[in-house]
Amino acid sequence: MPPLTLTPRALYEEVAELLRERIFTSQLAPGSWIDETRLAEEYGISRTPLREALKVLATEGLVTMKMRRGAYVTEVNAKDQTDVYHLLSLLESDAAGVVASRASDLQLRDLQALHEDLAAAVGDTNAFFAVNERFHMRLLEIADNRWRDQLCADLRKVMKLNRHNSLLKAGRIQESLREHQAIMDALLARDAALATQRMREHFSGGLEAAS
Amino acid sequence: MPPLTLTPRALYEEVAELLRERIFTSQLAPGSWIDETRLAEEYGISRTPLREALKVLATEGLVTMKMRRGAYVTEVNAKDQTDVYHLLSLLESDAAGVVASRASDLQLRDLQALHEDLAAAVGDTNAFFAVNERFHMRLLEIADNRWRDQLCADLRKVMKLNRHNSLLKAGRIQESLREHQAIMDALLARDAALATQRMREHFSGGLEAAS
DNA sequence: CCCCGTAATTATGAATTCAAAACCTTATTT
DNA sequence: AAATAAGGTTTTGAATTCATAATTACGGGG
Repeated sequence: MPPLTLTPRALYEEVAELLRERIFTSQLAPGSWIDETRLAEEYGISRTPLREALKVLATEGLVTMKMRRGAYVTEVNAKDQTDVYHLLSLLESDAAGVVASRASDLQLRDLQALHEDLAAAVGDTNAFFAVNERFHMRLLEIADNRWRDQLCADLRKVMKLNRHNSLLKAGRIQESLREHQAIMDALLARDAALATQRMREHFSGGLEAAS
Repeated sequence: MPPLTLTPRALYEEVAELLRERIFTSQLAPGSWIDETRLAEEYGISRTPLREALKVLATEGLVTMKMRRGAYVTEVNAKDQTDVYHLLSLLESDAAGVVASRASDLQLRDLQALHEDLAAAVGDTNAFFAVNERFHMRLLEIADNRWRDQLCADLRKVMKLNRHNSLLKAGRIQESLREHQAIMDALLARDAALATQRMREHFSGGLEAAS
């Protein structure tokens, strides 16, 4: 069984993902110029798919194209940060309401299981972060609006541009878990307005912690 | 004064705009395959910038890339339509609330002027549509969240994929105007909750008319 | 007559090449 | 010495070329 390339995704998407990773880890720092030639060489590809990937990232907002002078990692200032956060809060809170109204019992049990994983992960910060993200993703999935999923995914990517303004501060783990519990309670009670409200509070807690 | 190209935008953006126009006017119909070679030839450009434009459109959701078989105009079904509409409603209603809370008096007067233009355009359906769009855009501008602006712009593009599910039905002009009046009243009263509420009603009216 | 396998054609994806704009270095002039 | 103009270099943007996957057309066999 030799190479087995199989091309799971298009090359330009693969490259876009690699670039996102570099941006999120600040290997490509906000405001810095992106050297197409160097990166293409480093990845062992031509500039063509790399440039396609950059255009995708530009549409997502991670990268800013300047006419005739190439691509730069987007700089998000404090206002951008809160603006994006506000939108995430709005979209995900609404999603929580939808889930409370329309999720099947099975789906709610699924979320509950994830929530229990979350509770079990207190103590391991990294694991908590990961499960937390999975919980939010799953909630969005259940809300069943692929357009919102995409929007939230993109917004979360932008939030990651500022490494130090993570959506979830290390010091807030206990509090965050309590908020999640409150959200789960509202979901299980199938109280849409309350679920929306509590998700909004969850986000607003995160914002205060970030400032 | 000969050519004066001056390159106002990048070529790939120019092409993306042309393609959007074709998609919105159904010259490129939903579900249909996009012939790169033919279009590039028609526009007198190479496939390279055209393919970049297609990738941008794919990120916006207007076209769908299928591995090794090219680009297709996205088909939006009825659920997509209502899903996207729901998000627009959510985002713009929130924007209305923000405007009610935070707009300057000057900005509100600006909106008021646009609203009066709208009232004057009753009778000329096309003009009404155009001014209506300007009103919504201006409101978003004033809400001052460039990320939301971008999101709403993209969502409106997707709405336009279905020519017959326009955001504003011809038969609803009178009703739409009344709803706008109600929104303006709430804005001028600086009642954020009411403005949000009325914008939501405005959208929900549009949805009923579309179904 | 239909089905399948193989060759020819076509279209995609990516590399390479090319033109021109922006940048940098250097030298000349004031 | 500072400013600026000229020339060379780098880098972007776009066209062209090339390899390969997919589709179609064709022909043989069941």
